[in-house]
Amino acid sequence: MGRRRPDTPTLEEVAAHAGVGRGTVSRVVNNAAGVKDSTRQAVQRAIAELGYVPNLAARSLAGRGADAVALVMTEPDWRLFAEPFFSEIVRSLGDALADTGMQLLLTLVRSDAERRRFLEYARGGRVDGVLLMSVHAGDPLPDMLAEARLPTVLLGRRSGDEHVSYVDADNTGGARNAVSHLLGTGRRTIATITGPLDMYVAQCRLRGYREALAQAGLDAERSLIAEGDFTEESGRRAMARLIERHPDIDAVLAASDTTAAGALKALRGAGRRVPQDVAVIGFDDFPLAERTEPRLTTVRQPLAEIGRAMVRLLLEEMEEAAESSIAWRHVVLRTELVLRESA
Amino acid sequence: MGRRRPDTPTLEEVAAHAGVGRGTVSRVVNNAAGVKDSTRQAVQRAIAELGYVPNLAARSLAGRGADAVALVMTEPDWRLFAEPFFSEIVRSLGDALADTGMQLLLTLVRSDAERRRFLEYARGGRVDGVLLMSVHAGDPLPDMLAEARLPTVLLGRRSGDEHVSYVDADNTGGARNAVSHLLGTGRRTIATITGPLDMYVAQCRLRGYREALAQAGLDAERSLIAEGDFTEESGRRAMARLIERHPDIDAVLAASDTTAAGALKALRGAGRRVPQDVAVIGFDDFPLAERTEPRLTTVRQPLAEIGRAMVRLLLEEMEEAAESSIAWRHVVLRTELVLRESA
DNA sequence: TTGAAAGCGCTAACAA
DNA sequence: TTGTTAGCGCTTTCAA
Repeated sequence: MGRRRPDTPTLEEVAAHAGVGRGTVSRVVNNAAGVKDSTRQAVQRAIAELGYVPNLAARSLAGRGADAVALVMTEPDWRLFAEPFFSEIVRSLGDALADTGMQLLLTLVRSDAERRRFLEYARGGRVDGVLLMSVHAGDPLPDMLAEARLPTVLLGRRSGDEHVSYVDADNTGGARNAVSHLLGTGRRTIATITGPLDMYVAQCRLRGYREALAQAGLDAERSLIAEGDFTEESGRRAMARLIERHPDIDAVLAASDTTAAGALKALRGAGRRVPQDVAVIGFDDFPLAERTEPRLTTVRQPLAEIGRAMVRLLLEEMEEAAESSIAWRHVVLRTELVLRESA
Repeated sequence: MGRRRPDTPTLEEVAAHAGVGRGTVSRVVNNAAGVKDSTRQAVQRAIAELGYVPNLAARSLAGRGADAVALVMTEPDWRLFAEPFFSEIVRSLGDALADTGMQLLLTLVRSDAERRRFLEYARGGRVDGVLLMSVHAGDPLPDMLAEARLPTVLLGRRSGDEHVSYVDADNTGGARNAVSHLLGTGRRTIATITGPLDMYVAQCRLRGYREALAQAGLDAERSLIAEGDFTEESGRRAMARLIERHPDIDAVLAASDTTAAGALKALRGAGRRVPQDVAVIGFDDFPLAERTEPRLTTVRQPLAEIGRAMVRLLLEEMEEAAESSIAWRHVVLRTELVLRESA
């Protein structure tokens, strides 16, 4: 037998108080049409007087869905949580969800235990859909969610033939454009600091780098490529290594703004002038990146669009889920090279 | 009439499949005692074969609570979300909640609309308790939650006589110790860059600064105090102002590590040597703060303890809520001055 | 040790 | 336009 929360009036009590039936109160609460104005007002008065709040569990159980979506961060490397990219994406998704009336719930999945817990939570019907970010190549969570027939949209892909719905930026194209630009300004010894190479996004950016060089008839020397992990510290270390191996470096493509900031530090520490001496281009373009001096030339990802696209895809899937047909959708958004005056 | 999610077997179907009653399956699912071993195994087999997952809405409705707690960020200034302090607190709370079996749900409350939405969500019974961080002085949310008799714990206080449960660090003491230390090493012209003064935490740190000076018979000159907002950029600007007004500054207490990092930049930009020339002390002490050079001397907050304490308080309140008596609890944790060799 | 049955509070179909 | 009613899937007595 269920135990009631104390002090919480039910629909039934409101109905009694207003002298109407439960159905009518339900209609008023849900703003359904077909209620006489006077009745509606009487019900609303009763609701106010009793301090009625609908029980969401009962509502879900009766078939109305959870009215919430989860945004899952599966990021074992915890430092990345503090990156501006994360907060900007969260903001963007929050904005995109604002007028759907759904709650956005961020959850962290750092271990298998947490993965199981979240899966139970999601499959238990507490959310209507799941947004996933920072997905690494081998992560099984998207498939588990898909198997449970939960509407799911990834930010980025796990690989070139991702099947689960995703929204991604054109990382390859962005990197290619950036390096082409560098070549166009006469730079020749161009290095790159990659992201973690178990992430497709990092592989794409590296591929773009390679393609631009190939297009110019140049080879991407192994020793000009240093792997980082998107953090500033990794950028600094990678840059230090690169300078040592190639004192003649005159340009660098970094896998993120943060990495680029680290690279700048290492360059300055080594007495190199930036950007006259060495041009540095980062990926992403945040207002927050003001901390880098000089301001970076960057490949900008359309973050607001990414958020909107993810939410759009998710809503479409949710609608389909009601009829239990599913179709994956894939969106790749253009990036844009943003040149700073000093570079 | 409620509409079922497709493909989701119910308790009843599991019971039929295993040839037992619903009650027995429920007992097995919830690991309750009093089930014969052979029966338990038969049920578990049925569960596995059918891929049964309990419907959490039904479970909540039947009185078992939501098994989730919300962590709410009410931070209008979005940039702060990217601060290490946030991510570290989230990590700490995640760890503290790990073995309670509850889901941690982060939610953002940036506007009144979002405040209302969240309140409906929480009062609707989707969470068993609420943790609040970054609460500004006038924020009504804690009172609204308290009124709804939802177990609630704040990180920090809104004012000196906060009544809602909270866990806070000894900010006044920490700042006092820091400034006393500076005085002890012979510094005399000591400035401070505060946090946003509509937050009690910032007021406390300023008070500690004042107290230490007073103790030494010195006056806290108005012109030695510059207000910031915990961001790096504000630290840089504040420091620039301070140097202009007081070229003889030889020490600074900053309201956060991030602010201190900004101050360092301004100082270096002005050609001052740090820390020999000017000693800078920040609040908070993150591994992430490696980006500051030289490493800062800091007042360390016991983040892991804060998370544990918040969860402990919340669990206590949740237990009480079941018997509908309430008592607020207040915990203030010690801070620690961490000296770096170079300072 | 187990099964049966009474709710938990709501939505939506159906009658009136 | 409104009231009545049959579930939604689970937990938890109460009997057996």
